[in-house]
Amino acid sequence: MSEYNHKEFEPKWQQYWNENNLYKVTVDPNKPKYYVLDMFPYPSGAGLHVGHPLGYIASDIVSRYKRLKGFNVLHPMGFDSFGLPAEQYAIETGQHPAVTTEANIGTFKGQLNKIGFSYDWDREVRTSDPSFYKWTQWIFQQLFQAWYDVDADKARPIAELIEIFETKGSAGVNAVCAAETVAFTAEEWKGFNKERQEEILLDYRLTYLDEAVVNWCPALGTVLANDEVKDGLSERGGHPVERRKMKQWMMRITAYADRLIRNLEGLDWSDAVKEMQRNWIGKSRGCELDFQVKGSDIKLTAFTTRPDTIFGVTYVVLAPEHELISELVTEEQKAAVDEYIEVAKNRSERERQADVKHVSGVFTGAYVVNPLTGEEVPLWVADYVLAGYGTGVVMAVPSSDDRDFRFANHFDLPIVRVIEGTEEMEDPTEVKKGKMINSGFLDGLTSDEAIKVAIDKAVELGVGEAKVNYRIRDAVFSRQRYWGEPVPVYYSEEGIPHLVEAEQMPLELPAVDEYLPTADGDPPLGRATDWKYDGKYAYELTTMPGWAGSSWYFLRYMDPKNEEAFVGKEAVAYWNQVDFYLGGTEHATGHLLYSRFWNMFLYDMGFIGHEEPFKKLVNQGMIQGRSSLIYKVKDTNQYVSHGLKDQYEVQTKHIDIKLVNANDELDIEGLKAWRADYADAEFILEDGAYKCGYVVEKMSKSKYNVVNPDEVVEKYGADTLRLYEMFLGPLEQSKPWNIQGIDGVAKFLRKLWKLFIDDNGKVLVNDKEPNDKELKSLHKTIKKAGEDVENLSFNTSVPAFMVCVNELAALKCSKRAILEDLLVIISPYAPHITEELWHVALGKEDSIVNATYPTHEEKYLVESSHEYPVSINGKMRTKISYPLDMPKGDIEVDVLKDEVVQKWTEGKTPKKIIVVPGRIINIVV
RNA sequence: GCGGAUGUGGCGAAAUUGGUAGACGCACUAGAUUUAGGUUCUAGCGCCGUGAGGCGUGGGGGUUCGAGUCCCUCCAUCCGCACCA
Repeated sequence: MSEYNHKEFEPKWQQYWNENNLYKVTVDPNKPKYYVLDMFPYPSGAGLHVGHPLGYIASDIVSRYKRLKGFNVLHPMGFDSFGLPAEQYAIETGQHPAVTTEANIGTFKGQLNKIGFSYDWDREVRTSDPSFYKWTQWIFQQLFQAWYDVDADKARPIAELIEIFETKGSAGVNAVCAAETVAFTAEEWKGFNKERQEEILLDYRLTYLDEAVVNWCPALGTVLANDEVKDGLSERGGHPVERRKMKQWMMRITAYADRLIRNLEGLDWSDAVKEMQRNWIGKSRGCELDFQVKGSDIKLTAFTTRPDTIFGVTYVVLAPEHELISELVTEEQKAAVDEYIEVAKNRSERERQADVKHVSGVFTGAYVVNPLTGEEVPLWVADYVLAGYGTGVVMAVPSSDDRDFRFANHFDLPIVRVIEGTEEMEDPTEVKKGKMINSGFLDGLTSDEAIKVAIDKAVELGVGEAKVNYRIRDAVFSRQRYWGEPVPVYYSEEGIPHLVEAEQMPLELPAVDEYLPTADGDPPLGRATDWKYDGKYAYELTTMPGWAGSSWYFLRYMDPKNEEAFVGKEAVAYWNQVDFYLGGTEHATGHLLYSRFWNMFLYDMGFIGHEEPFKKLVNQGMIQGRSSLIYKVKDTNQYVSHGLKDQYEVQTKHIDIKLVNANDELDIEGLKAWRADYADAEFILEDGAYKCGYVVEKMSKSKYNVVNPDEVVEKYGADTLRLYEMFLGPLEQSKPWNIQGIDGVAKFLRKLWKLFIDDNGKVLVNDKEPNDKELKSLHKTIKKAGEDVENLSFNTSVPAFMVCVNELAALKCSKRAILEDLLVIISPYAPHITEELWHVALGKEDSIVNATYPTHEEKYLVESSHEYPVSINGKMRTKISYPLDMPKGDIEVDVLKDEVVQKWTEGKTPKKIIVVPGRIINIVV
């Protein structure tokens, strides 16, 4: 062959790498390890689009580079293969989701392999495979068998809790547990029957059953986690979500809330993601205060971050869901309150969120006593107070809180100003902190001092205590779905949950006739007849959420075939943390939080040796699609060209981007053939053609803007695709897919090829000694390429390669000593062409994958003389060349003799001459 | 409202510690070669100006001999969270 032709060798080398197991890795204590991980994909039916490989290419470059640098690199791939779309498809067609999933994975792997990734496919994991989910179920059981010891700040086995109960009773522990736990002595504990003991333990376990208010999505027939709900709609499908109380398995992530925040500090993640996690966990410090209801023995506990403003409290508000309302409300107000609660209940979450500005509420008729001032204030109910945050009770301070201020104005409640300087202000909430006034024993203190004093006072009076509050709530772990991991639990006759015994694991998904709920509303697993533990006990019928498997898959890659443990001790000790994790930012508060939680738990229990799973995290940007649009004239069958559309009333329609050429001109015949609705369409042209409009948006099937990487590989080759996706711009930035620049990259590969082999197929490589120019060109590129991988600036390495190849071509350099190193540094980006040239032109036997990355040598980069730019009063005017060792003083004298310098200084003696060695001379006149 | 990020030619974008802004690629223009066409090669390509020169990194101000880079301030766009007490 004479010309660069990717089709002739790309499949050949892919097969060669595969057959020779070149990417297989094993634990090797003699080598430093490096773990490069991509967020594994959900294998959707649509296959890959060009956006998927962006991150995969970047991580592949990193792993190939690290390998060449002598690291033992773990770079696996797998599939997050439980999920809703396969199940929806199963409901429609009756086909088992496993079949669909298997087919989709086949498509994905086929596409991935065409791009030349260096995955060790022997380590592939699939979350829906029983050999994998056996261990997901095992981790669930470990969580069930554990509780959180606040004093030790870690999880401990439940057996140790029982031991404490038996010796010291409930007073012996400081644990994270359900709010409504009861106190008991050791004797009392021993006196409880088995059911009672189990009931109590359930309040302490890290996974537990609870009657919880959940996000119920009727259209999907399942509950959703908070991060799966956006604006009151389900993230997948966009169906309405409502609040409902249901018995659910829960994960006590709140036990880890503080550690999840604290540990962020030490992680090499972007500030944006860290901040998102902090906000999601939502830690706030403050205190709880008890407000005694007048004429009743009920106490209402309010949470506040601003106890300093206690003298500004002019009313107290309850959330409409608060369970004590009916006991508090007076006869006269009962009707009004009931009506208000009824309306609030019927408003969907979505309506409530959409309508934040609207003020509403109702007086209960009751009064409560301010615990620090003794003052009586009215008690209201309003839906701006959330039942799920804090205690569902708010002490309102209209003079320092915006919502309280609005509310007080609306209902004509008093406003007491407690911060100096706000007395005359129309809106006193504009000043949040300052010196306290009108505040009794707090007068004269600053807000921060007053917070401490007020809390101390509350503690002293026994009416409150300091308290840290979190926004995050325990995660709902049950899904009323088929295609997920069965929860490995059965129920005894008394209804007590028990773990399925180890010998019975994995608890595999049973066959069902249909993937829909049963007639009595049980989840699909309820359709499995004869599916009973030990032939008689009912299994748990819900399955685990999508995030279960993905919360630990990165550990399984280390030891994917282990049948004795979820991961072997030796493997996890060696591979340890993921060194480099790459994926989309959409998982910032879901997957990345749950994974950290499980990893931390497994660390607490001594199963693994590292607390945090992902040392460095990078979020690649999205590759957006460029959709093509046509314009239908309203109520006609005519379509008007983009430039003329403003003269008509038009509807915009998406059409397949394949029907449009590079100049946005429409293939009219193609469109007519594409869809029946367009068969008789008429077109209003401009300049003899129909011009389409375009819009940049997310790539999706429904917008007909998906670009399949297979097409690009077919036309340009995998190497060109890889280089081009990197060349497109910074990794972390989103950018539209645009094929226009790809020719430049393809041209670069042809030029590279021509350094080795001429048009007649003759190998040009020779053994001549390289000269300084050639060595300089090579070594600056080695330096740049190495730094770029470390900084993940792949987009600037590609130009550096181009420049180097251009320079070598200009020098007609085909010297082995230069080209060998050049191939190695390009090989992580373009593995196929470099492998081909490595063998064919350089005559190597072994794969380039096993080569050693060259180190650059400074001696080739330093100059013997330096060209100093000369600036006069800060403006560049000329350049002067000097030997490197010329003394500074001599340069200063010499530079003044220069003709150009004399012109600009007009012969005057300069005030100052600044010489920055190796850089610049600046003359100040 | 709170938090995070970004703003540089016609376009994608480069620019160690402040030191010749626009590397590299696309598009465009002119020329050469070859051709049926693509390809390849050479030169030009921020704006104004014939020129010398002047002006230019979202706007305004500051520090400095010198600012895309540092400081203050305003504006625009994108993303995340949002009645969180």
